[in-house]
Amino acid sequence: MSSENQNSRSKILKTTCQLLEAGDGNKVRMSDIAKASGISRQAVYLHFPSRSELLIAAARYIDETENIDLRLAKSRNSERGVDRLEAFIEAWANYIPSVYGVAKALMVMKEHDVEAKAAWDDRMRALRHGCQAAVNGLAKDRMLQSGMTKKEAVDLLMVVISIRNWEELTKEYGWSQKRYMSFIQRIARKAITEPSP
Amino acid sequence: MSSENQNSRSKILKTTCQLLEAGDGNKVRMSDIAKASGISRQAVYLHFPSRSELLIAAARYIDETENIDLRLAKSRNSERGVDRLEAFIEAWANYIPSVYGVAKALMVMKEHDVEAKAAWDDRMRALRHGCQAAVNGLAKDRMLQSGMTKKEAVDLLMVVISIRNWEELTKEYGWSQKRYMSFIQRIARKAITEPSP
DNA sequence: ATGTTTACTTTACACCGTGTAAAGTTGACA
DNA sequence: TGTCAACTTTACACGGTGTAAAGTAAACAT
Repeated sequence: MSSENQNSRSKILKTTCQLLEAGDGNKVRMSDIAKASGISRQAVYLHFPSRSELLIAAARYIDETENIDLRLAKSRNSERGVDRLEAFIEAWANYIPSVYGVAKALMVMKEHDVEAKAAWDDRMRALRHGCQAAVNGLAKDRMLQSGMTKKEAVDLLMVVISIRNWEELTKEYGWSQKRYMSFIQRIARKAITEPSP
Repeated sequence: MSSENQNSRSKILKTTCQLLEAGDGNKVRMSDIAKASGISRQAVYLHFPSRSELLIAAARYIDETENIDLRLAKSRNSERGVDRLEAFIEAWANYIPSVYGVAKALMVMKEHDVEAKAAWDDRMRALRHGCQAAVNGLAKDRMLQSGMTKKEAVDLLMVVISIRNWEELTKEYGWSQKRYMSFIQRIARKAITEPSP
């Protein structure tokens, strides 16, 4: 039933992502999304009750199409904790550019909107699981930096690989994705692992 | 002339800072500021043409009362580049808590408001000068990490000591200022300096 | 063929916060 | 007594989100 519904819904999600990705001016309003989707503004509200819920759905939509879960799962194959950390960061860093548009919109919105804040926190919790796993891998190898708790290592890793930092380095300071990746991997390693002999 | 004017003006600035500092809910409107200042909302507009200009003035006001210039100048006394980096970060890190409220409001606002964005960029340019000086000090001692340009080092330092990261570690993850300081100093050192023999 | 349902459109409006406009009040100072 | 400055009060425009409700057009069922 309602394949038309499905089509409209995913059309909205798709154009939302496109607009946010392109989003030079960053200001993507409900009316912009409607216009770009070829439907009325009210019709958008038939599919998504609010702007924040639309953004959340868009984030989920990207997760599915980009298959982030698979990517992160793959990063868990390395034997050594240090390699695993590197692979984890690589997977995450490659994922950032594809969510950036939507993530940015959510980041801005979470400052005012409770729902957006909750959605953001939820996604950060998921990322934290990945960081926790990476840190556990390091601890197993006794490669966690001495005098550092696991919690501290996870917190630091979260901060180092944050989207904000990616944004600043690439968007603000013009770093290439490649350069970003190698420097962040190195910093993360130096920040939380014990230098090997 | 107009000492009354001056009094009202600084009263507004003061309460603005207070509200933003306290700012649990973060939403500090012009009417909130007016009410807390004991004047009408319109009177606020007699002193500041817009919300963004008020925030900018508030930031300047804090700079003056906290004497940030002096603090940063002091950090330039160390002889060794590495010590100087450490002192610079210490001065900056101690400054963050006192501007955080206003800075946060500006950060949020800059996403929508051109003026706020310009003001923010201006402040970041000032901070960058400090970073540049610290990096120059390292380069002089040949302590800059091998294979790293000065620009890269400055960019990384900017990111590592960013207010966003401070916010995440202290506000989100509950780190104490002391712990923040020591970890960030260490990460900055490891990120951009050559490990000494 | 008729009615019902579904996916929309169109029009209109309430709400919130920013910012503008203008007329009125109050006190100081000359 | 007049005028200037700092303010108050009231009112309103604007942009963006979200609600409400009546209308339309095609699909489907009986």
